[in-house]
Amino acid sequence: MAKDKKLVEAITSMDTDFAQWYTDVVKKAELIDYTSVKGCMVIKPAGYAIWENIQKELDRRFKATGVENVYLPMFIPESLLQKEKDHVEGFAPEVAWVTHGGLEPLQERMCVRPTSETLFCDFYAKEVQSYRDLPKVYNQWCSVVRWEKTTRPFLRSREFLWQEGHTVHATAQEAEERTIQMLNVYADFCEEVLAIPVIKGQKTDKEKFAGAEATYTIESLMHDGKALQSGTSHNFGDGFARAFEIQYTDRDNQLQYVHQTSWGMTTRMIGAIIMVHGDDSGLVLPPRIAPVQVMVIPIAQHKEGVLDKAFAIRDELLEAGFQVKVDNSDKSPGWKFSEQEMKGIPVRIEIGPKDIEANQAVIVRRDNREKTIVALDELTVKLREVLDTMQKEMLERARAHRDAHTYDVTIYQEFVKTLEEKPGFVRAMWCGDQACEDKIKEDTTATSRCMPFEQESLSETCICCGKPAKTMVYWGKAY
RNA sequence: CGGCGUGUGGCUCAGCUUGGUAGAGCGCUACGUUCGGGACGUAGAGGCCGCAGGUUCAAAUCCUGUCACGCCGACCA
Repeated sequence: MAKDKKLVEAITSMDTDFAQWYTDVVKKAELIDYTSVKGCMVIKPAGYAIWENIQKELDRRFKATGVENVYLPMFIPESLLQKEKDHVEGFAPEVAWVTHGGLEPLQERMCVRPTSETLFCDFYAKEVQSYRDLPKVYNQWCSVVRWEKTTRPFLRSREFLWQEGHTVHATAQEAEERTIQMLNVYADFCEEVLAIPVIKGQKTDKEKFAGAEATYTIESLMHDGKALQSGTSHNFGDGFARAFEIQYTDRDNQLQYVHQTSWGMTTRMIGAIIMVHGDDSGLVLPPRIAPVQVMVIPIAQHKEGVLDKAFAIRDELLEAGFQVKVDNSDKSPGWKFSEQEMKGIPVRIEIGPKDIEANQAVIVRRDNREKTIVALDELTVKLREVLDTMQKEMLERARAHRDAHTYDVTIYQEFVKTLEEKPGFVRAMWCGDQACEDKIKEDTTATSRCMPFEQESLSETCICCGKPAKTMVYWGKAY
C-alpha cells in the first residue's frame, strides 16, 4: 500500500497534469537529460537506442524503394537560402546564423541548416544534365537547427535529429508518385512498428511547407487529444528547379526543368510513442521498436541457481532473436519491476526459486500487466506470442482511443464547443477559403490538420461561412 | 518575444520573511543482514548556496545587475 503510493508520487498522473506527466516520463525512463543549452537535450542511451531502431526500420524501407543515402554540409550561405522566396520567408525567422570563422568575420554569413532543400538544389543543379541522370532519390540522416521560442524534449527542440529525403524527377507525375509513395512508407512504419494509427491526407495551402506545391501529411492523435504531425512529404513541382535552374536535356534535346520532392521524419516520433502509449507508471514501448524487449528479473538472486537460471533464459532468448537483458543489480525485486515499467520494457520475465522448482517462469506484459505462467521449455514460443499480441493490441487500443475522440460536426457553434470541450479530432466540411481557416484558428486555436484522402461528405456547406463545401477536413489542436 | 516560476552536496528540496557554526531525505562508498511490487542496520565521503557588484563587524539570507533553465501563451517538425 505504502509502496503503491510511492510509485504514483514518482510520476505525475496524466489526468492531473499531462505536460508534467510527459516530462516526468521522459526523465524517469532516462530518455534525455536537459543541458546548459536551452532547447537542446542530451539524448541518453535509452532514448538514442529508440532512435537507432527508428532509423534501422525506416532506412530499410527507404532502400527497398531505391533510396540512396548522402551527406550534405550543415552550413548554408545566405545567398543560397535566399533563392526561393517562399522558402526563405518560411524559415528566416527561425534560423541560427554563423557570422565568424575563428576571429575573422565571414564575408557572407551562413545559417545552420533548418532543412536542406537549398543545398540539395545547389547540388542537383550540377549533378543533373541529361534525362539519363534522372531520377535521383537521395536521403540524409542528420540534425537540423530551428531557433524555437518554446521547446520541449523531442516535440520541439532547437536541434533535432531527422532524415530528409530529396528527389529529382523528369516528370510531374513521377514526382507526385514518389511523394505519395514516401507518405505511405511513413504511414506503414507508424502503424506496423510504432503501433500509432495515422490519418493520411493533404495539408491546406495555409499549412503547407514553405515553397511546396503540395504537402502531404500523416496526423496522429496523442492521449490527451492533441494532434501531432508525424511525417510529411512534399511535392515541389518545378518551383525550386526554376529558382535554382535545375535543368536537364530530354530525349528530344529540349531543356526541361526537373520536378522535386522532399520528405522527413524526426525524433519527434519518440514523443509520439510516449504520448500515445504511455501510462501513469511510465513509458510503454511497442515490442517492435523497443531496444530491450525483455527484462529477466531474478527473485532472491542470492539463492543457489537463480542467477544461473536467469542467464540461461537470457541466452536462450537471445539465441531465438529477442532483445533481452537480466537485471542482476543489487536492488529489491519490487524496485526492478518499477524500473522495467518506467522504462517501458514490453515484457519482464520473473524467475525465482519457486519457479525453478516448478520448471516455469512468469511472463508479465507491460501494457496491461497480464501475468502468464509458462513452462520453461515453452518460453520462446509463448514469449513470441505475447510480444506479437501486445504489438497488435497496442495499435488497436490507440486506434480505438483516436476513434473515440474523433467527432463529426456540421454546425459552427457545435464545432467551436466541441473543440473547446472535447480534446480530439473534429471532422467538418470546408469551402477551401483561407479566411475560414483563419477565423477558426482565431475562435478556437485549432488548425486544419489535413484534408484526408478518404473523403466523406458530412454536409453541403462550409462549417464556417456556409458557402458550398469542397472538402472534409480534420481539425484539431496540435503540438 | 510576452507572462509566471526556479537556481543551495549527484537528485528532490528546507533554510531567506526577522543577516550570526550550511541542513534533511534520497542517491553514492564499505561491511553485514535481506529479496515474489521501490528492504534494513552500522560506518563514511561529498557544498567558493548560479554569477558579479553593493550594504554590513558579519550575507545562502537584504539591495542592484546579470546569466541560465523550466512552465504557459503567440510562431513552428
